[in-house]
Amino acid sequence: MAESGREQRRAATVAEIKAAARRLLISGGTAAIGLRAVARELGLTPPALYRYYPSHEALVGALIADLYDELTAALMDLQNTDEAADLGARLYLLANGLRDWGLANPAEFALLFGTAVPSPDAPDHEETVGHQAAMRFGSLFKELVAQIWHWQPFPYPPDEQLGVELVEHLTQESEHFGGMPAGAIYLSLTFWTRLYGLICMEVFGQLHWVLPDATAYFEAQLYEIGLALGLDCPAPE
Amino acid sequence: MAESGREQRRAATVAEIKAAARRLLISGGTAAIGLRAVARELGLTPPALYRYYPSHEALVGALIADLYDELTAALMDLQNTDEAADLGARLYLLANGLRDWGLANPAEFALLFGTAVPSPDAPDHEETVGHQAAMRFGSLFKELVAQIWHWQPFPYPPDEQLGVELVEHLTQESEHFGGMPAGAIYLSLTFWTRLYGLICMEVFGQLHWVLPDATAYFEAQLYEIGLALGLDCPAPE
DNA sequence: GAAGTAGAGTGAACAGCGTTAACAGTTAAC
DNA sequence: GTTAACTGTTAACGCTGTTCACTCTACTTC
Repeated sequence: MAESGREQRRAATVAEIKAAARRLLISGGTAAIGLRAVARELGLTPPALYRYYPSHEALVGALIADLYDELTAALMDLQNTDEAADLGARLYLLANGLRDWGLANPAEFALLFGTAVPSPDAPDHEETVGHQAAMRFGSLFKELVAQIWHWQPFPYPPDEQLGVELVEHLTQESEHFGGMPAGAIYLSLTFWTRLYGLICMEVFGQLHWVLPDATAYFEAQLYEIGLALGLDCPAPE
Repeated sequence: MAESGREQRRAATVAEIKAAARRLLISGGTAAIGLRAVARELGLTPPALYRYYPSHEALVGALIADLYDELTAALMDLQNTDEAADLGARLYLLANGLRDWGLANPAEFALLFGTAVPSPDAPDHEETVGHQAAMRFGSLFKELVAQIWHWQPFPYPPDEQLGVELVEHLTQESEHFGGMPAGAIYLSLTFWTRLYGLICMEVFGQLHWVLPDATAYFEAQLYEIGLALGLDCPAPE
């Protein structure tokens, strides 16, 4: 119900707009997603797009949210295909899946993760659809790590080694990590930090100067950072 | 000689242009470095800038090269102030110096290291002044690591652990690392990868959602990745 | 020292951009 | 069947990077 002919048509147009925007993104990079260019792609005049988005920024924001959701769904699917896979294997699936998605869709990856702008000029940034989608994406990792912890707790550094300040910060995040202790959160954060940095550098070509193909390096690193979480699945041959 | 009044005046104007561009960068981010905005800042008309740079892109490129050189010089100074510091301590100075520079100059840092665009559309990218300055910056790290290796060789993973493919890639870079073996280059690359990723994430605010102040986390991580290179300087209290 | 020339800057203009306003045609609702 | 909402258009504004033709100044050369 409520799917009257007009609403249906509108939803289709919105989808076409985002599809055109994505096409432009892929072929010409982030800067190519022009409002006029999108309109041209659909055979419309530029002002027509304002019936669907209040600004160019909102249009790009909607595309960002869509891409986050697509990535999140793809990673969830990947984990659920191997029902038999244990939680550790799922983390490797997630890590490899994120990398593969980034390498397969570098333009989209750059839009999502390239220079998230430390602009404090937008105080309502938290309410952006893109930001919310990013949070949903981040939860994927946090929840899986928490599950791994409760399934097979891994050894973690004692509080004294981390220092009081860091322990205090990490403990505040404990509720988001299923009540894990500071040291375990520290290891999880290390995992995410290393994985994220590694993938960004590879996708953005900042590893080319030393490694034309970073696949082997990535696998070695992934194995290494998985060890810290008590995982020992895919040894590099 | 050859520093006639006209050339002197020209050099001064070039400096003013880049200073104005940097001012705009700081106050309004990368997108604020407009050609017209720079001209406005100097009290000139836009076409006048074309006497100094062939395009807006070239102007920004010159600024990028300048910033790389400034950063490189700052890090070299930092290392040379403590003449007594051993090579290991210098690496920590370099790492902390890079982080401090990024936190103190986030806009400049974003211009240099934010989304280096995996665009294969510019085949002559290698000849850019910015690219050359980036290489000089990269040499800082490579040379220091090679010095550390020859000063105090650290244990490194055997070739069998890395896999033949990765060893082959790393060995090709051996000449740039003072003849270090593959495993030692691997550890050095790991150091750089983790350091770079960590600083980028902190400066770009991608750690805020879990750590409002990442100082303690950075110090713990730096200590950790220094251990792999046989360094054991600044234990976190 | 006068003539010639290269450099530095201006004003007008072009194509492209995001955006707004006023206006038409179609489609759903009461 | 009349109204109202929705979708689209045309025209225009101010902004951007860039080019062209022009002027004026300062240095070079004879």
